[in-house]
Amino acid sequence: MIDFKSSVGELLANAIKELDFDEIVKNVEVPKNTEMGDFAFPCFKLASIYKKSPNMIAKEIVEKIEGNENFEEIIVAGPYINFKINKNILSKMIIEEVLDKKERFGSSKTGEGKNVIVEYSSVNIAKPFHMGHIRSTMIGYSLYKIYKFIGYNTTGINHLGDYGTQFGKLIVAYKLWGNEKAIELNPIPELLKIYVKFHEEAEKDPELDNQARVWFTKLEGKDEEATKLWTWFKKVSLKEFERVYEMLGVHFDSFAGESFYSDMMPDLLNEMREKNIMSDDDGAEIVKLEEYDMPNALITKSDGSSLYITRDLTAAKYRKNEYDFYKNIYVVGSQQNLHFKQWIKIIDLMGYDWAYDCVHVGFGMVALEEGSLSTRSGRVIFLEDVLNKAVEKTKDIINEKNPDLENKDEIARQVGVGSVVFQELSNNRIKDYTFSWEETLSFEGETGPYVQYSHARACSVLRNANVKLENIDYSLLNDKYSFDLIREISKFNGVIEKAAIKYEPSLVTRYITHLAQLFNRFYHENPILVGDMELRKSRVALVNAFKHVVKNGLSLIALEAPEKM
RNA sequence: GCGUCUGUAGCUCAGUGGAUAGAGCAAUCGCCUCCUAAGCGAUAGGUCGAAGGUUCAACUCCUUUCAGAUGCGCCA
Repeated sequence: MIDFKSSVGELLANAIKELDFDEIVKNVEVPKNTEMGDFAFPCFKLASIYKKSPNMIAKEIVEKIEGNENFEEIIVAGPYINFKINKNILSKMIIEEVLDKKERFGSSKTGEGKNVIVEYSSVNIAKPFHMGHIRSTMIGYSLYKIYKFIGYNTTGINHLGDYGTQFGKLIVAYKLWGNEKAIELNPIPELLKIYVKFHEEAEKDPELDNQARVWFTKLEGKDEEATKLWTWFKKVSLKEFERVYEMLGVHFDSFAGESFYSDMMPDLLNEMREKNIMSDDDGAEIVKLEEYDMPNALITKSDGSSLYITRDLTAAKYRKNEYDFYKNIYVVGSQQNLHFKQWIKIIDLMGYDWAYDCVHVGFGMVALEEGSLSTRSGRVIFLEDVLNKAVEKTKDIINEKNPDLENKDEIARQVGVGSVVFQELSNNRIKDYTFSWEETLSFEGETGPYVQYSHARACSVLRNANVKLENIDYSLLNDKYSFDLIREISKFNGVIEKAAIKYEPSLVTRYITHLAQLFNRFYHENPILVGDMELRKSRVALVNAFKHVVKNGLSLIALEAPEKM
């Protein structure tokens, strides 16, 4: 494997005595326009050293560069020195590597021997799985796959919202108005219905809230009836969620939710007291954080009961002991920025050096055109409805364009669900966005179906190719369209590593979109199944390489790659 | 009030301190006797929210400011 960037650095280091290799490589950049070259070295910084114009310096350096076979051209363009890669060397190296590694192309051993935890989805029991939940679910699952692909030992955790006073409310509501059969039949809507009714009635009769507290206390005390109901609510809810997870193709290694940690919380609180980081405040306990430019954190209420923040502290410590993580990643909305900053600081104050291995990966909000999502105001869109609608529309398109396609239902699922997931992972996660049916159900341009279609097209060509891929003449791929595609393929691993470092699956999404664009241009400009068998072989090899890369990329954002559509 | 994030083409968004700020959608005009037209090409569309500053060079860094989102002790 040749590292062309280092090669540029070496050539320059020999010609420039004033800068060392590392400094030179740091300044080597990739021109925006590939016409200009594959690498560029700007000479502005040398101007003050040499007391000459950057243009002059560039010219003089180029004269001193000896050149090697890795570059077919090294040219001066004003203050820049541009390097053009030897196309034959790169083409041979990359295509052979892809065809050899196939589904492992792009993977690496970066994370070998290191454990990473990703917490994502974390839905609430007995509440609807709505459009807002897709963000954590898919960003998290994609990061899970990305980290795995580059060699980390990765654990995916669904930190279920399965504990707290709301279950006391639910038990009271069920005992008053619940209908077992209706709930078995249609769990989430029925549970939601009695939960909403509870809130309405509790406004008139505050005694209900007291009862709810009593029942939650019973649940904490392992009361038989309370536990039985709670277990049942959890079971029927999970069954519903499983259906959505299956559609999305999302996997978890653990469903340890809030209840899992409840027994460990008292020990943690005692540890905090012993370490003297908590102070009393009107009967409540707080950790003062003013000196770290944060508001104080409330840890226990004045009635002694614990709060949300304790579960995160407890879970983090448990996970460190259990998994000895290198990184502990939380995919949770940006509204909770302060919350994470606070508890991570508290872990630090407790003296644990792994505090900052806990990473909050935030993301923007999903809103509707009518306003922010709100179950109470009826501004909810169920994720399952969105997925089903996308699948239906895909089926219509298939019936129109490719009515003889086998396995239509499964492919409609892969493409329909894929379009929703792809859109979700297209933009930088930090951005808020407004859900729109029109955009979600659009299958043209930068969309999941577009990328999947490109893959299916490549597969179709390969089915008809009828050549053996051996003794390939890579010099036949020197045209602009072929080589643009090859160069892009060579960047795959770098994109994945960067996506992992920045916790940003959208980098992969955008990469495969661009890759598909380059493929479609290549496909349009270059007939592949030509009579000239040497030319045909080389182009088929490239199509084959593209197919593997785009499939691997789709897999990293949890999309399938149907061979026909 | 204090904090964090966002602001780039009509819309949705990319953009490592460096060369002419890029895609998709929408609009207009082309391309299926040819490997899947869920495709490809062309045209048009920009004071990078605003004002200062740092720098040889700023959409990118700093300050101020405007707009929107979000958060700031007994919810999760």
